[in-house]
Amino acid sequence: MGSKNCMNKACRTTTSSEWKKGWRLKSGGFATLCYNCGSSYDNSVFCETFHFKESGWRECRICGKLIHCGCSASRYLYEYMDFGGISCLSCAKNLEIQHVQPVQTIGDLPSGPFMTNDVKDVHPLVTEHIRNDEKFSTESLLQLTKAVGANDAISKTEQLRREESVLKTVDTQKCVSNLRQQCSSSAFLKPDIGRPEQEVKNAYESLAQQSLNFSLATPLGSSSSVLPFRGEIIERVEQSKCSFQRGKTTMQALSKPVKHSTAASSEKNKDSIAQKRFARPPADGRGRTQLLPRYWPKITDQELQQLSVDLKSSIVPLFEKSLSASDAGRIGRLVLPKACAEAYFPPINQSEGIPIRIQDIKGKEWTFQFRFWPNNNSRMYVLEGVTPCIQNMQVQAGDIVTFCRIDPGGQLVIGCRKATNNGDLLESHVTILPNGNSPGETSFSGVTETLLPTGGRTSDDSMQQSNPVSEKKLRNIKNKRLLMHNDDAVELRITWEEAQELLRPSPAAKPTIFLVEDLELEEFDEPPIFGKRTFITSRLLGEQEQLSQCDICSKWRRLPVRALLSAKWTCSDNIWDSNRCSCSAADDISPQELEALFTYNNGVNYKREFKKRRILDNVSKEGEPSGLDALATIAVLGDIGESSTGATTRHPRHRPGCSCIVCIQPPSGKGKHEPACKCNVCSTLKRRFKTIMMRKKKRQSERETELAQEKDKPALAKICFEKEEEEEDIAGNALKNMNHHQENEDGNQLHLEEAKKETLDLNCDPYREEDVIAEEDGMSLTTSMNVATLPFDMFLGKPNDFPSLEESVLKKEDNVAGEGAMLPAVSGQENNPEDE
DNA sequence: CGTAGGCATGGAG
DNA sequence: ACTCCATGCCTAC
Repeated sequence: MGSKNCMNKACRTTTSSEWKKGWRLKSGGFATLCYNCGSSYDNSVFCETFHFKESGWRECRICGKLIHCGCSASRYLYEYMDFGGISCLSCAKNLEIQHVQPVQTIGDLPSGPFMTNDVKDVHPLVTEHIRNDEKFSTESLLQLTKAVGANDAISKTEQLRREESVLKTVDTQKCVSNLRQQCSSSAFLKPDIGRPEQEVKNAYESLAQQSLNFSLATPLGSSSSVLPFRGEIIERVEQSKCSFQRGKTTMQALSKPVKHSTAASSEKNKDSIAQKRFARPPADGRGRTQLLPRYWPKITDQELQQLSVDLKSSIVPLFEKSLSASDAGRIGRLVLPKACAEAYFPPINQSEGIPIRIQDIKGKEWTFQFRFWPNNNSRMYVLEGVTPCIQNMQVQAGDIVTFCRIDPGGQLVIGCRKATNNGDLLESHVTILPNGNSPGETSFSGVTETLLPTGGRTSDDSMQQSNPVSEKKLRNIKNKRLLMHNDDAVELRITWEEAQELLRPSPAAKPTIFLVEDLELEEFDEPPIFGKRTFITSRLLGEQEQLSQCDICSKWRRLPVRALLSAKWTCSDNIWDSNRCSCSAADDISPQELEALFTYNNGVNYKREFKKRRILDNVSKEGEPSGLDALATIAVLGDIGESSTGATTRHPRHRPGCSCIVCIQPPSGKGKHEPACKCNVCSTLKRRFKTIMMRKKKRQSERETELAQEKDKPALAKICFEKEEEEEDIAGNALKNMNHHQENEDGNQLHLEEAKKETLDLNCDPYREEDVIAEEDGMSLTTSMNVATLPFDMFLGKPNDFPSLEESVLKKEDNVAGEGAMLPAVSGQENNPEDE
């Protein structure tokens, strides 16, 4: 229904959007205009419901309101009347239209000469005139109308001649141009036989004066002029070429007078109309025949004027495009509508395309690669390398970029405007509110000027609900980041493992334990509840304890491992430690320890974890249910499972809990560590360097002694010397790395990997046995019930007497070193006989 | 392994 | 049934 091929073989448009509502022919039929090529057809060849909502109903051209006279024989037989309503041609009942919202509908048809049923192709003259934008002379129109066999050709011509005559009387070249332009846009004036010439003259004088006024006041204003013709109205919403090509005003729209509209309101509307965002049919003939209306630039006259001033040139809007997620994404490829690319960009034959220079509205020139990809026997045109420009303009998915051209010269210009809740999401209908304020005024600029409501760019739910086009657009913008910014559209994505972390058995539930492939599983009769997310640390002797964070003060408390915490847990719930049951009590765990905890447990992702936890904390502080909210928050922040339960991908040996030099790196961030930095990595490297140097000095002195004593063993000494040199290099490299281990995860890894290659396997824990033991002891994070287990005995003794994490680290390093590592630790080594 | 380039696919009109 | 185009996927680097 409704979707037909244009009968013009050169056009053959199939998209229904090109076919606009019909209008009544004098013969009683209805016509349709192809907005692609301008061909007009008798509508009877199409399904009537395409033109009217349903049988017998008529859609007001001004406000879109559906009206029905109630006459059973009134199918399609309405006529627009001077009084502003319509008249049923069957029952003669007049229906006054109370315009709800005057809508200037892009698709409404101009009246004019029509094809008849048996005219299958548009007359070449029509196409010729339209495409070449020739100005119609009376003669050519006469020729045209005769050629196409339209009714009343002669009278039309006479009418036009008369009107041209009037225009000459008014003596405004502009109006002549406008009228001709109007004609060239396939908007043929309807005959108005019997209309007093003076009336016509007055009308056009009025119109011309209006145009002049607009030229002075708002030179780019497009007027919604009123010509009180009897019979069908002339309605034209296409904006003429000269309007945006030369910045002159035109008779943009000739709309049916609304009876209740007053001169005052008309005046009031003048300025606002200049700012209305109308879809402009492409200025260029090539584009006119090809572009879908959704690509028609909707730059306002005001914006256009500003642009022309800014660039000191005449600007021709070409087309616009709403940025998709991929357009605005990192790839930097902006897909150009095929028709636009072929209409306004240089023709390219090679897929690689050509570099193309496009100015932004500030005059800054950008170079993109204009190219295409073969696609289904067609082409897909893209602009590559748009990211800097997109970023510079501060636009993102959903916003609109507009391509214009500077005439003369043909320099392309790219502009942008922010998407609004409505205007830009409406395809072709621009609502003009009675007060003259177009909703969702936007700006056309290189850098956005539109102030968007905080927290959501497209958060007008009612708008979205009521506007299927908006919904569609939003659906198309599958930019998760964009959605993330929208408070109403947070996509909840959480893995089962992540959810598991927050699930707790019901306190009263008693598990049934059974074995599946030697795995002990607990089965509960009752469904789980959301519980507090905690961390369980293990000690050397297998003792475990639980770390929980207060929802109020965010301090960490050490709790018995078996403690079952509700989703919202605070210090006051700490029934296990009377000294730490208040928020005023100091944190049980230092930030460094916490950092190390995440570092060890999560590989390197502690910062992310911190962020998550901060947000969780903040949310909790706001009194929201921490369990469910945690789910949502985690979903927003990303997966926890990866950071807490998954094996690291740094190295095959880097299992969760791996404490090698790589895995203990702080993850993201920039910059080097200060020389005085006391972080784990720095202290470890310093310690190792110190140890190596001490050993070297020691051995060197020993060697000197030996050399002095055994001068007859030069070969052996040489070997020893080389070995020491090698060790010195190792130490040197280690020191060099020490102050250069950037916190950037990748860079750091790379750096250390390089160091590893050059010197030693920093990832290698020489004591595989320990690895094995650690694994057996549950060093890796257990995936059930959110148990994050520290890989070693970091907490010994009573809570208040815990050694620092650093000490624990050193202890482990010392132990490792003491048992034969290449780089023994210095700290505490005095007590380590192995190091001596 | 991450990223970019090129093409394929499938939804929408 | 066909085209367009947003985006996914594969491959090379």
